[in-house]
Parts: sequence; structure tokens; C-alpha cells
Amino acid sequence: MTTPRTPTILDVAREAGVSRQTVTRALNDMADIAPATRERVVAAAQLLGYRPNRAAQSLVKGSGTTIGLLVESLRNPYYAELASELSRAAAARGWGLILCDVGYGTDRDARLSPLLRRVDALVGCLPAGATADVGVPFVSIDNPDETVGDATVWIDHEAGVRAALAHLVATGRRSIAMIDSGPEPSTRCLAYRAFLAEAGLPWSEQSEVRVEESHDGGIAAAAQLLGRGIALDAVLAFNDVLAIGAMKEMARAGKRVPEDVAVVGMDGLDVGALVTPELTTAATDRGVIAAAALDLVDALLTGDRPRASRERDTGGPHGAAAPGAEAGGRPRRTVEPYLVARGSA
Amino acid sequence: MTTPRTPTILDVAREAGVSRQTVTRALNDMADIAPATRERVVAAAQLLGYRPNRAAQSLVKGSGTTIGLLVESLRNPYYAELASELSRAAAARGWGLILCDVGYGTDRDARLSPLLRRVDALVGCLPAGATADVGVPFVSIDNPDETVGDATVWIDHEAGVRAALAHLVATGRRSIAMIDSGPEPSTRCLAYRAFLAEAGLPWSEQSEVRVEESHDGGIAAAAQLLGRGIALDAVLAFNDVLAIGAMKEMARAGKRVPEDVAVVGMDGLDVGALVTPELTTAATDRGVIAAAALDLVDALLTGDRPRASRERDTGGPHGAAAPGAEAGGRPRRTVEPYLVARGSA
DNA sequence: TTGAAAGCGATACCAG
DNA sequence: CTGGTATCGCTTTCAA
Repeated sequence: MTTPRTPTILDVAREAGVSRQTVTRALNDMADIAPATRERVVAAAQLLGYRPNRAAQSLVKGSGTTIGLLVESLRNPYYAELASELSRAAAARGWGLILCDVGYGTDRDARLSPLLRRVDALVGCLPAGATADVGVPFVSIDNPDETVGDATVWIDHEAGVRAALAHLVATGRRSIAMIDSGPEPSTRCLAYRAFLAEAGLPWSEQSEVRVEESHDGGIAAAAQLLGRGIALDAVLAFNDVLAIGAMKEMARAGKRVPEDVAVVGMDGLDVGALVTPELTTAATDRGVIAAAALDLVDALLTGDRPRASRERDTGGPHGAAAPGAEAGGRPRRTVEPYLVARGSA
Repeated sequence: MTTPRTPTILDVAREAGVSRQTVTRALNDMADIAPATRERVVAAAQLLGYRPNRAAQSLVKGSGTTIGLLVESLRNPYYAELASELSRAAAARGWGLILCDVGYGTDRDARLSPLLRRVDALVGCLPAGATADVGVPFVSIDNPDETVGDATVWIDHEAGVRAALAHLVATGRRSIAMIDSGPEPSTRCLAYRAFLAEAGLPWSEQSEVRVEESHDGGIAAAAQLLGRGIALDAVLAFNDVLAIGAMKEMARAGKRVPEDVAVVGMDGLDVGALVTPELTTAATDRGVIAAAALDLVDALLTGDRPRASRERDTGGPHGAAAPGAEAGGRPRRTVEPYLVARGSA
């Protein structure tokens, strides 16, 4: 009974009959060590099941940057694609990315707390109510509430809506409905109204449906719109998931897409290409979003606080990353949607 | 010029005119501290932009468990759903989950190395070639190569295939093709052959297609099958993504699903419910997979090495987690697929 | 080629 | 209520 607890480098040293520095040399493939010694040390480490303590290593070497990603759910393909890009972008910088699928439940705090103790900054969407100061720099992505976060990746949905509607008009549609999400008219919805007004296209309260942001919501929305008996030759949806739900319901109801009704979504998700017909959409490049988000994190981390004195990130240089900040306010980067025309409109 | 580097607790102590222990008390909301003192310390910390060093905290408190998740790509909905469940399961135990989207590229090692320095164990699918000893306990999930990893979550695809084929036969199908993936016949494919043989159903080399594991692969597969001019009233696909691709191509080719050809996938992805008709599939519960994987990690971490002596995980007890190990070999947990019958078959 | 000593930054246990 | 002191486990000089 010599080592009832987790073996440390000292245990290995003792076992191998060397000093702890020699153990470090052996285990980290450093130079200036006799092969025989190295072998002996490696064997001892193996025997004891030694594994270096990460915290101790980090303490002395600099821990490198680790950020947390907050998403509602990775089952939502929008977040999955975003997470994919962020993971790659983070890896490219040598950063770690801790995933937190906060879910739609009420136990957000429980999900969050284990995260906060582990990250240098947070990226993503913070729960509506939780304007709470999380304690670490927070970069919000496409948050409807502009006041949230220390920096923001802003998506110009107005531009996206205009591109989508311009496409519909150009292809001869005039009675364009909108499937919106959330209790209040969204930015996208307001842009939709503005566009119709400018273009002299018909609008009434009947032109809009407001549903939950999900596939089922899309189904419900289409059912409502079709049931209203209004003129309808095109639908703009708040996002692709809703659009796909709407298409599904239209198919069920015997409406042909795009012959009878054109459908346009927003996001540009992969899944839009899996359905038949393929979805026309105002896409945003999530690679760009991810890069922008990490640039903002970087700015927050290096600028805000004089941090990272001894950190040795492995990812090589990434430039000063023009913060794209606004003079007095919170740093912000803008991303522009672009139209991807496919079969549905 | 007093503090050109990152401020430490000592700087705060000096600034506030107290000892460092008092700073700790103030900043961690501990008892036994005068409100006035606390305020002064908090103000000092604020002023200096102090943020505690995580590594140092971890060193003394015990770092808690952090595991890494390896996936080919989160844009593959299978991995996205798996990651979602693993994230939740990890959070429930108070563990951190670092995401690594290794991608299909060749720079896997570059993607991996930043990860390995941060995790206690790895979960997921390791690149085919990289049987490399990653240096940390590794739990492989549904890996076709059984020799990979220190423990395995095993999915009984044979049972899934039988369930799927039994359903097809029960609904009157007799000419059943298979869309397989990978260079060699998969386990699923072998089970398919065996089932056909047992059931006395026709089979020929023409009954099988082997394609890349992607939506486009599914499209190509269906095109090939339809082009062969063989009898065909049902198709079993290696997974849902392939199945959806196949359905898409069939629709394009004017084949009705399921009237002309029934289609069955495997996995039970959400996306299977978005397409029309909805996909019938041999589903696996990814919540179960995630739980099994974390149980195995736990077993590896606590059993294999006498680790985690002082770790204070926040997630409460999770039982000894019956390892479900095999006597002499690597621990293994098995998950059974079950049939979800929907519109496509 | 190897060993001794000095931190890294924070918490915890005891005194006062 | 507040302050000393001893770790925590490892890497990094600097000598030998």
C-alpha cells in the first residue's frame, strides 16, 4: 500500500528511481535524456497508470483558450451547422469549444453552470430572460435582443427578406404571405411589410401567420394559410425549418410547389437540398458567422482585459482581426444573406 | 505602471488593502466577511479587470471531468443528434463536453491535438486508420472496427436489419434491394443477405449497390438500382441519409414511394419525419447511446486508473453504472434498434 | 545527462 | 471576521 490515490509525477519518479524532472523529460519526449532512463520512466508510468494532471499542466504552461457554445438544441439543423463551423474555426486557432445544448427546458442554469467554470468566453444565443451577467465575455449571434452580450454577430435579415421577395416578384408572384415566428412581428416580418408596401403589393392581417419555430409550426402555418381562402401564390417563411414544414403540409393538401404556391425560406440549411422540391432560400454563410464570432471573442479577450499573458495558443497568427466595432458601443460584425434559388420558388 | 500583466488575486488584495484569502471570500460569496470589506474587494477586482485563473482553480479544487466528442461532421444529422444527447448527458453529470468536428479532410491530427490536451477521455468515432493510441481512454460508438477503443457502445444492426426486412416482407414485398456503404459489405449488408436467404427471397449481386455515405450517394444508388431493370419493390438503406437520397431520386424518376417501391432507412433521424412520405426506419435511441457511452467513460475513468481522487463533480450520483463488460475483454454496451413504421414502407 | 529549487495562482485549514 | 501557511502537480530555469 504505497499509492492509494491518483499517482503523481513524484510517484513515477520514485518508482523509476529518478527525479521528477527526469520524468517530465521522458514523458514529454524532450532531449538530453538517456534512452535507457527514458524507457525505465515510461515503464514506471505505465505500471502506475500515471496520467499527468491537466490542471497542473495548464497552470504552468498557460491554459490556452476554451470557449463555450450555447445552443437551444443541436437537433435544430441551424445550430448543428453553426456548431460545426465554430468547432472547425476554433480548432484552427487551437482553441477548445465546449458544447452546451441548453435545450428548451427550464433547467438552463443547471446546464450553464458546469460550463461557466470551464470557459474563457461564451458564444451563442442566451436565453431570452437571462440577460444575467454570466461573468465571462459573451458574444451573441443573431440575437433578436440587441442589448444582449458584450459583442454581437449581426445578421442583416432585412436584406435577406428583400432578396427573397424581390426574387418572388421577379418570377411573377403577387400574393405573398409570410410565416413568422415569435409572439411579436420579427424584424424579418417588418421588412416583409415594408417591402410589400413599397412594391405596391397587397397585404392584410390575413397575409401573416405567427407560429412556433419548428417543423410542426410550419405545418400548422401552411394549414392556416390554406384554410383562409385568401389569394396566395407565394410564401416567405421566417426560416428554412418552417418553410420545409409548410411545403410538407402543402403537398399533403394537394398544392403543388412551386406551380401553385412558391415557397422561400431563410438560412440556407443543408436540409433544404434534401427535400423535394429543393428549397429556395435567403442563405447566410455560417462559416463567415463562425469566423466573425471568434474574431469578436478574440477582441474581447485580448482587448477588454489585459489577459493571456503567457498563453501559448497553437493555432498560429490570425491578425489583429479588425474588430469592426462601433465607435462607442459594443463591437459588432454584420453578415449579409444571399439568395439561393432552387426548385421551390 | 504597477500591473502590466494579467492581474492575479494578489493584485486585487493589494488594491483592496486586504489579504488574498479575503479576496477569495469576497469573490466566492463565502460567509464570514464584512459587507464593507466585500464591497471594497469587489470594486478592486472590477477596477483591475480581475478574472480568476481557471487552471489554478482547477488545480486546487479538482478539475472535474471533461470529455471530448469526435464526429466526422455535425452537418451529418446523425452526429448532430448524437452530440445533442451527449451534451445533455454530460451536463447532467456536471461534465464538460468538448466538441471536435474532425471533418472528412486529412488534417485530422491538427484537429485532434488541441483536443487531447484538454480532455480526460474521448468518445466517438476514430478515423479508420488512426488506430493510434490517443493517450486517453477512448470509448468508440458504433465503430465498424471492433478493435478500436478501450470500450465500445455496440449497436446491434443485425437486429435492426431483421426488423426492417421483416416489416417489408409482412407488407408483401419480395424484391428487396440494399443500398450499402463502404468498400466492403457492411454488417448490415451481411445481415440482409442472411435474412433473404433464410426467408427464401431472391437475391443477386444486382440487388446491392455500394455508394458513398451521403445524400448524394443515396441519389446515385437509387439511380443505379432503377437503371438495372431488375424487379424491385423495396429498398433497405444503410442509413436514413442514404434512404432520403434514394427517395428523392425515385420521386425524380417518377417512382411512387411506397406504392411502387417501399423504402426503409436505419437510424431514426428527425429528418426522416420532414420528408414526404415520412421515412420508415430501424431507429436507435441516441439518448440511450449517449448514456451508455458516458457510463463506459465513467467506468474507464474510475476503474481503469485510480483517478479522480479529489474531483468534486456537481452532478450527483449516477450509480456504479453496471459496466456491462465482457469478462475478459473490453467493456461493451449494446443498443437495440427498433422499427418505426411511417409512410415510406 | 541528471537533479535541486523556484514558482504558476488559487483554495483550505487553522490561528488569532 | 481576517490573515498566515501549506498544498495542488507540474514545468522551468539553473547547477552540478
